[in-house]
Amino acid sequence: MRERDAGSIADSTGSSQRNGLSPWCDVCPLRAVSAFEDFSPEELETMMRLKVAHRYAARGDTLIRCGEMNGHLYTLFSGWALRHRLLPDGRRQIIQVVLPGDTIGLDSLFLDGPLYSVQAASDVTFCVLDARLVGDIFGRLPQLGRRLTKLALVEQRALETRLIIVGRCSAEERIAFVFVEIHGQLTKRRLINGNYFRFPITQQQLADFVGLNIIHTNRVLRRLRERGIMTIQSQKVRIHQFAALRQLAPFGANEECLPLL
Amino acid sequence: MRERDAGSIADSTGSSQRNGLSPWCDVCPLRAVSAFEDFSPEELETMMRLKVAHRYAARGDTLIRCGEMNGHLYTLFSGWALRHRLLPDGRRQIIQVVLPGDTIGLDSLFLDGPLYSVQAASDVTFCVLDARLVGDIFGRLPQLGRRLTKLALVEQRALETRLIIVGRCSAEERIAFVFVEIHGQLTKRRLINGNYFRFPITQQQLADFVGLNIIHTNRVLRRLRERGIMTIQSQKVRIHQFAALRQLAPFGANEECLPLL
DNA sequence: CGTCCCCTTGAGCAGAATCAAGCCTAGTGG
DNA sequence: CCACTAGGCTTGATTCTGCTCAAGGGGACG
Repeated sequence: MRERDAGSIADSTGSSQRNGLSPWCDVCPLRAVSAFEDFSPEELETMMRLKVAHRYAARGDTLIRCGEMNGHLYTLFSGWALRHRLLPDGRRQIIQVVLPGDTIGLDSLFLDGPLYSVQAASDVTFCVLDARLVGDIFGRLPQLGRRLTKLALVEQRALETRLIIVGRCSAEERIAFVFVEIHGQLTKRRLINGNYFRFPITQQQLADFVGLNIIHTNRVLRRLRERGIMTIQSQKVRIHQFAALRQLAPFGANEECLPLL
Repeated sequence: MRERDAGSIADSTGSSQRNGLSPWCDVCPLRAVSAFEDFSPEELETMMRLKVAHRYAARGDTLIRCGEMNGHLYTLFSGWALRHRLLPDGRRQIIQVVLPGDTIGLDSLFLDGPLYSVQAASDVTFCVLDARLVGDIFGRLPQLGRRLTKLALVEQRALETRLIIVGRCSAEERIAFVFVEIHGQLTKRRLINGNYFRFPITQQQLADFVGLNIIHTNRVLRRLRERGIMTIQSQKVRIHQFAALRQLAPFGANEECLPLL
C-alpha cells in the first residue's frame, strides 16, 4: 500500500493545458473530443455554426437544473460533471458521470424540461450549442441526425448496464465495475494512459452513483485498499492490480456480457 | 379484501378480439397503436412499406436474442414482453416491460448486436419492420427520423426513472411504483379503463424487474394484499385503493419528480 | 395421477443502512 | 502564524431490510 505521490499524473479532466481562466476564446476545439473526431468537414462546420458559447463553470455549479427548459445542448470539454435525479424527499441517484467528450441535453431537443440536473464535479469547460437549431439538422444533414440518434442509443445502452449493476450486483461488484468502466472510458478517449488518474468524485457522490450509502461505500473502498487492489488518495485513483479489479466486476468495460443462452 | 372474480376484465394485452391464431393478414393495424396515432398519411405509408411481417409468438418464446443481429425492428401489437439482460453467472435484470405499442430494437439500427434479449411474457403479436430500410428514413423523411429519435429519448427517460427506483427506493416503494406506472401506461394507451387488468408477469419476473428476490417480492405483495391495497390473482391485478398505492410509490406515473431545487 | 410451474410461508443469516463520533486537510481570517 | 471552520474521510456499534435455505401447496395439463 505504498504511495508515491510524486510522478506525473494523467489529468483525466481532459485539458492538459488548463492554467487559470481558460484560453478558450472563439474556437471550440470540438474536434479534439471523441464524439466529433470522425466528422466530415461539412458536419463539423455545421456543428460550429450551432455553437452559442464556450463556457466555464466551477466545481459545484449547476449546469442544467431539473425542470428548466433552456434550449441548449452541452458538450463537456474538460472536467467531470454529474447528471442526477432527485426523489421528492431528497434521495439522489446519479444517472451518469459525464466525462470530457460527452454530450448532454439531447433530450431537450424533443422533450420538455429535463427531469435531471447536471452539476460540475470539478471545474469544467464546455461547449454550448443551440438546441433549436440542432432540430433543423435532421432535415438538412441527415447523416448528422443519425449521429445524434446513435449518441442517444449508446447512452441508453450504458444506462441499461448501470441498471443491471445497481439492480443485481453486490456492493463490491458495483464499486469495482465503476472503476473498471471509468478507467476504460478515459483510456478510450485518450485522456489517460496507465492506471493512475484524477478522480474528482467524492465518496458520497460515488455512493449516489452505485446506489449505496456513503459509509458502506467507504468500507468497500477500504477493503479494496487493504487487499492492495486500488487506492484513492486526494482525488487520485491508482489501480494497483487491474486484473484483480476486473475480476471483481461482473463484467469488464465494453465487453459487456454477450452470449450465455 | 373481498374478491369478485366475475365481472368483465379489461384485457390489458391489447387485442380485444384475439381469438385463436390471429386475424392479421397483410394489414398491420399500426395506427391503432399509440406510437403511430398521429402519423401523417405519408409517414404511415412509409412505415407500412418497411413492414416485413406481422408475427405471432407464444408465451416464453424469445423474440430477440442477446448478441444476435437480426436487422429488424419490432412493434408490439398485443401481449406483453420482457426485455432483459443477463450477467455471466445468470443473474437477470429486466430492463423494460414491453407493452402493446412499444417499439423495440431501435438500437439495431445503429449499433451491433443487442446486449439484451426479449421474451414474450404472454402470447404476443407484433409487427416486424426492416431496420436496414428504416435507416433511409432519416434522409427521406426527416420528420419520421425525428420521431424515432424522440422514441429513443422517451425510453431513455423511463430507464432513468427505473434506475433511481432500483438504486434508491425500498422494496415496497419499488413494487408500488411498478403498478402505478404500468397502470398509468395501460390507461394512457386506452388498453384498460379502471383498476382491474390482466398482468401476465410472474413474481419471479417482477422481482427481476425491480431488483429484488422472488421471496421478498412475494412478501411485499402479501403485505399490500393484507392492507387491502391491491391483489394479484391468477394473472389479474385489482387495485383496491389507488390513492394508497400511489402514496407508497416515491412518485406517480408521468408526474415524475420535478421541482425541488 | 404425476409433473411442472408458480405461489406461499417459516427460520435464520448477512449485507447494507443507520447512528454516533472522531480525524484530516485546505481554506479563512484574525 | 495560528486558531477556527467546513467538507470530506474513517471507524465502531447496532439495527434491519432483504437474501438464502428449506419445505409445502395448488392449479393446469398431459
